Amino acid sequence: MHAREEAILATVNRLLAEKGFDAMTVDQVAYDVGIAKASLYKHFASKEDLAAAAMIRVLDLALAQLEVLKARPNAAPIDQLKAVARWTMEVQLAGAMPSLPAQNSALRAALVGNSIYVDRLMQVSEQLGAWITAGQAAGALKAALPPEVVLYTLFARACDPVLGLLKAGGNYSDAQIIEMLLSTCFDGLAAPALPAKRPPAGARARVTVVG
Amino acid sequence: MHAREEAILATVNRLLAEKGFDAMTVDQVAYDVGIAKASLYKHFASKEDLAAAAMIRVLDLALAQLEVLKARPNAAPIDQLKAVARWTMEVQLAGAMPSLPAQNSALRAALVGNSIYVDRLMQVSEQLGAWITAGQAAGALKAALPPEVVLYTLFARACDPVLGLLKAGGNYSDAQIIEMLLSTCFDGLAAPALPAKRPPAGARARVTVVG
DNA sequence: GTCTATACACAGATAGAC
DNA sequence: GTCTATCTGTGTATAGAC
Repeated sequence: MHAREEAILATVNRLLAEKGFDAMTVDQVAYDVGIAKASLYKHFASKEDLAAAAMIRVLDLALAQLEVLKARPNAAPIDQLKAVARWTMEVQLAGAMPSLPAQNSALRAALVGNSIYVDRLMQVSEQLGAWITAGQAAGALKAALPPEVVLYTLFARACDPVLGLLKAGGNYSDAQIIEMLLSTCFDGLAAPALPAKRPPAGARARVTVVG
Repeated sequence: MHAREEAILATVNRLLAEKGFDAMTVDQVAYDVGIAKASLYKHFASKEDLAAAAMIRVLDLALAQLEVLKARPNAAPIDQLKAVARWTMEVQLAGAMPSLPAQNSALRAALVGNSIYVDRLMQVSEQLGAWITAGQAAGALKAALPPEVVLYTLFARACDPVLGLLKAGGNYSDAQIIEMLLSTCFDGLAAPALPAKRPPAGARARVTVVG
């Protein structure tokens, strides 16, 4: 049954985001979904398969989002990348973004051996890579950074623990958190170099990001 | 025996960095150290205690590094922060930086209940916080970012998975990786706004970061 | 396909001799 | 303090009835 599997994957997604692969138990997945553990294994052959299917589902959602963005006629490449980063942060704040598999996790081996997962990941990477090189050619992204560095950075920001820390602190709205992290990701922590010795009076107000 | 405990913590540190808390087993710690598991439990009461001691050790190393940096007479606050970030990246590339505990890990509860850990973390945070606010006052760091956002970002970059991804790719030296990630952290992915319509010819060459 | 019940393996922790 | 051997809980996975 397809709807059942969708419900399972949504639960897996949430638990992966909350606790990570190793700390997530199949028992809890079954309990949260409301079915018996044995029934889970009729749908997915192993815990690794379960997690891989959830990761693939996220990548499919991302690919759908990329199609939406590609339909924007006059968007600059850097704005497409910012829109993607914004979307991944929204997903993470919604508690639906599984963390990247740790360097040496049992999950990693299963994922690299999963051709569907690898294929989806390549599709996402290729679209982002196209925007990255276009953005560099347009002078909007630092041309000195290898595109793969930009790509990895965007993937990593999708799972940035800073979002969770700020949300747990409770001092900012989701929208404020996203604006601040987009700012640090694309513009950095440092203040921009002053173009003249005496900046205009409005220069400082313009960099205010939170409402 | 103090030297023995130091050897244990170094091993725990490495395994925490490689696999994370959940995937690290006490059996492997004992095997790597070369002692029996029961002997480990004579030194540390639990797996959580073991990990907490390793995290405290890293914080102590960081505090020592902060003392070194504070001895520099004419360093600007932002340069102190960059030096700290550089040090944490070097530690991570050396395989000795444990990952931040996942949002809902069993480790997190143990850490927040460990007064020594909390105390050390506060000490580090206070020194970094002083440099952050000073850097903002000096106009070197974006004043629009709340200091805690800068602080969390620096902590997160100490465990940034981008370092591991780039190192695994094998295309860059450790020094190149660090320079690039320092650049993305402090200056962002975007190219700086052009101060004039026609930048000088040397402007592009100046942003080349890797050798 | 869903369930209850169970097999199997392994990890955290301890007992007790030396 | 270190060891071997063991207890105990828990987590993945499966058997077999319905």
